This record gives sequence, structure tokens and C-alpha cells, in this order.
Amino acid sequence: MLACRPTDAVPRDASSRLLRSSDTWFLLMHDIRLLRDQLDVLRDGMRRRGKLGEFAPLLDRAESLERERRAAITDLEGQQARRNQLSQEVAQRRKAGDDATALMAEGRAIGDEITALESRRAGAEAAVAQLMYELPNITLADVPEGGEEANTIVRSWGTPRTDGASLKPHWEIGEALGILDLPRGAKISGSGFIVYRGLGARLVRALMNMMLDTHTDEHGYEECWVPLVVNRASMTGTAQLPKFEDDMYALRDEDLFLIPTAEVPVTNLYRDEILEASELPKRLCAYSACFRREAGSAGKDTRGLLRVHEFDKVELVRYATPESALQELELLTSQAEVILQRLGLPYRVVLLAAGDTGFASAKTYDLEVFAPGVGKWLEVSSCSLFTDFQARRANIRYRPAPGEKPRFVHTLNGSALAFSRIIASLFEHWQQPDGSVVIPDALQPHFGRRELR
RNA sequence: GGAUAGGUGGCCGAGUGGUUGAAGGCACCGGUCUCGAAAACCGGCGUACCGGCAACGGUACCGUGAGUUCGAAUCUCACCCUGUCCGCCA
Repeated sequence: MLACRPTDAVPRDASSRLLRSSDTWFLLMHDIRLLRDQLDVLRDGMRRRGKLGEFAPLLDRAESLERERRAAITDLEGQQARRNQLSQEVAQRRKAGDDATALMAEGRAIGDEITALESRRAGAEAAVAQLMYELPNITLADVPEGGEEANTIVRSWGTPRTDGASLKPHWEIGEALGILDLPRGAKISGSGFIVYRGLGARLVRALMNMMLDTHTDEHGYEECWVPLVVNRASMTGTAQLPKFEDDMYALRDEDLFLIPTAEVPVTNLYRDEILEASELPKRLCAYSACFRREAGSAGKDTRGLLRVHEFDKVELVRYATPESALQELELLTSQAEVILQRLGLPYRVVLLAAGDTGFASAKTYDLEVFAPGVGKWLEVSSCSLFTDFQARRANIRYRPAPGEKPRFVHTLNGSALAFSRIIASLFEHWQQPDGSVVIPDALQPHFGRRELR
């Protein structure tokens, strides 16, 4: 139950609403109609991510499979209509006391055809779905084309310390103060697992309270405390699955996963529900531990707190109408920035280029804080607008007005903020020549002291 | 973990093999009435897919999946979830 390992399983969760039957076919990452009517939109989306070469053949295959799927449905439904008609006749004849054996025999034959057509439909459908699962979201028009090199710094705040040469990295500071115990973290769990002790542990608790208090009291978010273990349907709803299963910790005996971010449980809170327009924008926040295998990044940032398997984070989640979503991304980003400003840590806001934007995201701002001890900008927040990409998969809708048809919400989220890198930056930025670390004013009421020493 | 009762539309709730997409109620929308509102009354009101320019026609969906049958919300099996009782436990 508690042992963790990645699984290589394909979707098998009975509660998953995906890939089930034609009635839930619409629950896909993209509106399937794009494949028929606006293939060029999908193509252009992949091109902007610099992945047209990778995805063009896939799109062509998907397009023809989609045509096959519809042809199968047309045939299938024709036969089903015949069967329904026939059954009615059987019923009538029986009622009248007439013989119906010939009709029943015909019905059996139709039944066989239906079975065949059904598997043809299911085959085409599964094939299209599998291809569509591979397709990332389409980035918005104002997202720069290209890869990481096209990321754009949109603004910055504060001034990085310039005495970097004489500054220590956070792990030296933390260990010297006895508040960071990396060797014992490695002993009890493995490398990339952190033990905070004494004032270090208290600092984590203070950060949690400061961030949550700010977002609930000042920004109007509802505080949630959510499970750290979620099922496959939730992981699929926010698009961690099926593509990134290797990055997750999975439980051994049950089809459950440790969350990589509170985004997963919080966004899935309203999975398969229809909200009233008056409930939007929905504003939810949660503290959680986050678990990441970091498969494929071995050797990168191995020291200290920069890349760990378990870290803490306060997450902001919003459900918006499509009309207000873009504005709300700006708002959400600024709310995350407030925390950095209050901690007095210099940071910059980076608009990610299309190729660097996450799989499910349509537009992302990263917040990078400067850590002068290691001389690096650290990503401490990623604020994203997912348009309806997640809402389709998780089937989260709202009714624009009473009596109107439901529409998919637009989901957003952002860290505000990730603790471990904040702690790294905080140690390094606020370190003093005597080895102590000053606690920023805004944190003092939560922390109860003015310095670490 | 054991026993037991259940899972039906936005919500509640009828329905045990044949016009049941599903009675009834609530909510919601439109109307009558009213100075206005409430109440009352009348009408409307699920989701998705396929075909069609459209009007419209068709199909699927009663927790999930598989099966029996000419025909399944209704019968069978498996699984998931919920309630109740017992056991265990922070």
C-alpha cells in the first residue's frame, strides 16, 4: 500500500470517464471537431511550438481515422435503428398473438452486424483518442513562437545582490545553522528528500501560513485541504496522464498516485459538475506537499533544495469564463508576485515561448527568483491558463445563464509559491556576514522571530 | 476487513423485460394575472454524438464494464462508490 513505484499501466480505472463509449467521446483534450473543420488550427498550434515535424503525420492519421470513425457510426446507427424497429414489430405481433419467429431470426442477424460495426467504431475511436492524447494545447496568439530561447522577460522587481562572489549557497547556510539536514533526508528517504529542523521546520510552517493568509484574506480564495493521493481519473483530468506517467509516484497495490501538485486534486474538485455562472470565477487555494520523480533530470541541480522529489507549495486555482480567462491569468500572476515582494526577493516574470509552454497550457508566466549564492534564477511559480483543455478532460462546465447550454470553464493555476526554492533564495538573499539570515518583515508575524541564527 | 441496503435527469424521487428519454415534485425559462412582486394557473425545460444548409431525422446514455435476449433502467456476472451495523485503528 505504501510502497511507491511508477506503473506502466494503460488507462484501466473503471471510474475514468475517458475512452469509455461514444457518449463521452467529447471528453477529450481538444474539441474533436477541430480535426475535421480546422485542421489548420491544430497544425499551426504545433508549428508555433516548433513541433510540426513531430505532429504533422500524427494529425494526418488522426484526421483519416476520424473520418473512418464517423463512417462506422453512420452504419452502426442505421443498423441499430433497424433493430429497434424490428423489436417493436415483434412486440406488436406477440400482442396480437401472431407468429414472430421470422422477425426474431432477422433480429439475430442484425445483432451480429451490430456487434461487428460496434467493434469497428470502437477501434477507430480508440485510435483517434490515443493520437489526440499526444497533442499538447494550442498556445494563445500572444505567446511567442519558438523554444526556450524565445522566452520573454515581461517585467522584473527588486535588485539582485551584487556581492555574489562572497555569498554562500543555501545548503551551506542551512547546514551551518543546523536547520537543514540533507544527509539524514537522504538516509531516511533518498537523495532529494529534505529534513528541516528547528527554526527551519518553523520557517516552513510560517511560509505556509503567510501565503495562505494572504490569498484567503486579501485575494478572496477559499482555502482547501486536499488529499495527496488521487486516482487515475483525476490525474487524467488535469492532463498529467496518460502522457507523463513516468514522472509520477504510483502506489503499488492500488491505482492511485502521489500528487505532483495540488493543482490535481483542487482542479478536479468540480470534475463532472456543472456550475452556475454566478459561482465564477471560482477561487481555490491549497497548501500541499508535492511529489515528483524527476525522471530524466538526473544530475541537474542535485545539490541542496533546487530540485527535490518532495517539496511544499501553496497553489492557486481559478475557474473562469472564456471571456475573462486572459485577464484572470494576469491577476493570478500578480497575486503570486505579491508574496515575492513581501519576502523582498528580487524576481522576474517570464512569458514562456510556445515551445517551452507546458503540455496542457495555452499561456504561462514563470516567476523566477534570484538566488545570489548559486547565482541562478530559480523558477518558483508557473502561472498558466489552460483554456478548456483541462475542463474538457475533467468535464467541468458552467451554465452561462439559466436555461442555456453548459459550456466548459477555463481553468487556471499558479504556484504561490513553491517553498524549497523560496527557502534557498531567502537564505541566500538575506544572509548576513556573520552567517545569520534576516527574516523579512512580512514573515515575522508568522515566524515569531526576526532572524535565523 | 465482515455483514447488509442502495447508486435513475441540475436536485429530489417513481419505475423489475416491449412507444420509458424515462411518472411526479423542486429548481429554471416563457406566458396569464398584478401598479409591481408573491401565490396560483398554462406552456417549455437532460446530455452527447451521427446525417442534413436548414427544418428535421437517427443513435446512445438510468454508477462502470461485460453478458443473456428479437428487445434491458428493469435479468446475470465482475468492479467502483455511498449509507448502516460489527471489527480494527490515528
